[in-house]
Amino acid sequence: MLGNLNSDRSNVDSLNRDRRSRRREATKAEILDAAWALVREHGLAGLSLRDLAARVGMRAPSLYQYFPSKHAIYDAMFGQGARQALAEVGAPVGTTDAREALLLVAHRMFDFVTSNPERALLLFQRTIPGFEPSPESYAPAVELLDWSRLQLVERGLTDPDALDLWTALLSGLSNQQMANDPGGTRWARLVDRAVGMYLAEVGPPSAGSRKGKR
Amino acid sequence: MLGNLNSDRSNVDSLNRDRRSRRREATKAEILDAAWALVREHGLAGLSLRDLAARVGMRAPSLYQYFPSKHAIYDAMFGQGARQALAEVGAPVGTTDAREALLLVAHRMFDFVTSNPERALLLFQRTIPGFEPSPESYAPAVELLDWSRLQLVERGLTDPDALDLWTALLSGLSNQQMANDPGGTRWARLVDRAVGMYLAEVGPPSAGSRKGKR
DNA sequence: GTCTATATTTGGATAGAC
DNA sequence: GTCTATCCAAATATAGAC
Repeated sequence: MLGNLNSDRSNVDSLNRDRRSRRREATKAEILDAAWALVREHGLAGLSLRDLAARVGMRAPSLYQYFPSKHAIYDAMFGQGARQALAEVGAPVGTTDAREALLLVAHRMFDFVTSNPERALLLFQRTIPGFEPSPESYAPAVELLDWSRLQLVERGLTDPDALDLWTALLSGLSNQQMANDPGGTRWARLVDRAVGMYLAEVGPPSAGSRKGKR
Repeated sequence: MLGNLNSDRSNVDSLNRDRRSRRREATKAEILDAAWALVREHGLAGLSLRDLAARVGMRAPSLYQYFPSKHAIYDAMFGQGARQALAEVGAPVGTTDAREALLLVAHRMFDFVTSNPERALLLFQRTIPGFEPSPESYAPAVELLDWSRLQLVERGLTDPDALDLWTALLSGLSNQQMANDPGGTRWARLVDRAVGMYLAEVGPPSAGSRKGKR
C-alpha cells in the first residue's frame, strides 16, 4: 500500500515535472520568437529586455526565470540561427554535377542571409559589444563550414583556397544585396554568373563532374 | 583719423576671427582623431561623449561647442572616411593595362578596408541606429563609386553588371578578412587570384587593353 | 512564476555660473 | 569656452512581496 502510494506519487510528480518542463521550453521559444521580431524591427543592438518582455506579456524581471542574462538570450538566438543555417543551407544536395550543386548551395546561402539580415549579422559578423557565442551554440556553424568544404571536395575542388574564395564570393554578394539594395534583386541576379565565374577559376576546365568520373 | 582707427580695428578683428576660426577647426580635428581612436578600441557603437571629451581633456558638455550632437560627430567621421577613401583608392592609376590597373585598385580597396575595420563599417554598412550621413558627407563616397565605374569602362569593361560584381567580390574578400582572420593574410593572399578570376569573366578574352586599342 | 519597487549604471543633452 | 550641476531617459539586473 505504502509502496503503491509512493509509486503513484512518484508518477504524478514525474509527469508534472515533464509537463512543466515542456511548458517552460515553450515559453523560452516564445521569448526567442519575440526577440527575433524585435531584432528585425529595431536592429540587433536595439533589443531591450523591457520591450521583449512586453511583447510576450511579461515584465522585464520575469525574463530572468528563463534566461540568466541578456547575453544568454543572444546566445540562444545564435544557436537557433546556426541550426537554421545548417538545416537550410546544409540540406542534402541531390546531384553530382558540380555546377548544379554549387548553384543550389549558393542560392540557399544567399537566400538564408538576405531573408533575415539581422540573423546573418549575428552569425557572421561581430557586432554586439561583449558577446561571444558559447561552444554549443557555435558548433552548428562549424559543422556547416565543414559541410561546405566537403561539398567542394566531393566535386573535385580540392584546392585548399577554394573554400575561402567561395565564402568570400558568397558573403560579398549577399552583403552588397543587404546593404545597398535591401529587398531588391540587384545582386541576387548575379549569383548564377558568379558561380560560373568561380567554377571557371577553381573547377575542372570543362565543368560538370566529368573530372571525378572519367 | 577716425577712418584709420576704424580700419585698424577692422583688421585686428578680422585677424582675430581668422585665428579663432583656425583654432576652432584644429580642436574639431583633435576631437575627431580622438573619436577614431575610441571607435577602434570600443567599436562604433561604443563611442560615448564622456569618454571622448575625457580623451581630449574636456568635459562632455564642452563638445557641444564644436558639434551639435553625437550624430553630427558620426557624420563628420563619415565625411572624413569618405574623403580618405576617395583619396587613397581613387588616386590616379598610371597604367592602361586592365589587369594591372584592377590589381592596383583592388589592393588599395582591400587595404583601405582592412586597415581600419570600424571606418569601413561606418562607411559601407548600416550599423548605427538612427544615423544617416548628410549629403555633403556622402558625396565623396558617390564620387568614388563613379570613379570605379569609370575605371572599368576605360578598360573596356562596359558590362553594366561588371561594377556590381566587382564591388561584391572586393567587399567579400575584405569582409571575410576582417571577420575571420583580423590582422592576418588568409584572404589578402586571394586578391590577385580573385582579380584574375574576375577579368576572365567580364574582361576581353585575352586580357590587357588590346580590345580598346585595336 | 510573476509582480512592484528599486538599485545601479550609463548615456545624451541643457542651464547657467565663471 | 569650459566648467559644475543637473535633467531625463533608458538600460540591465536584483530583492522581496504575493
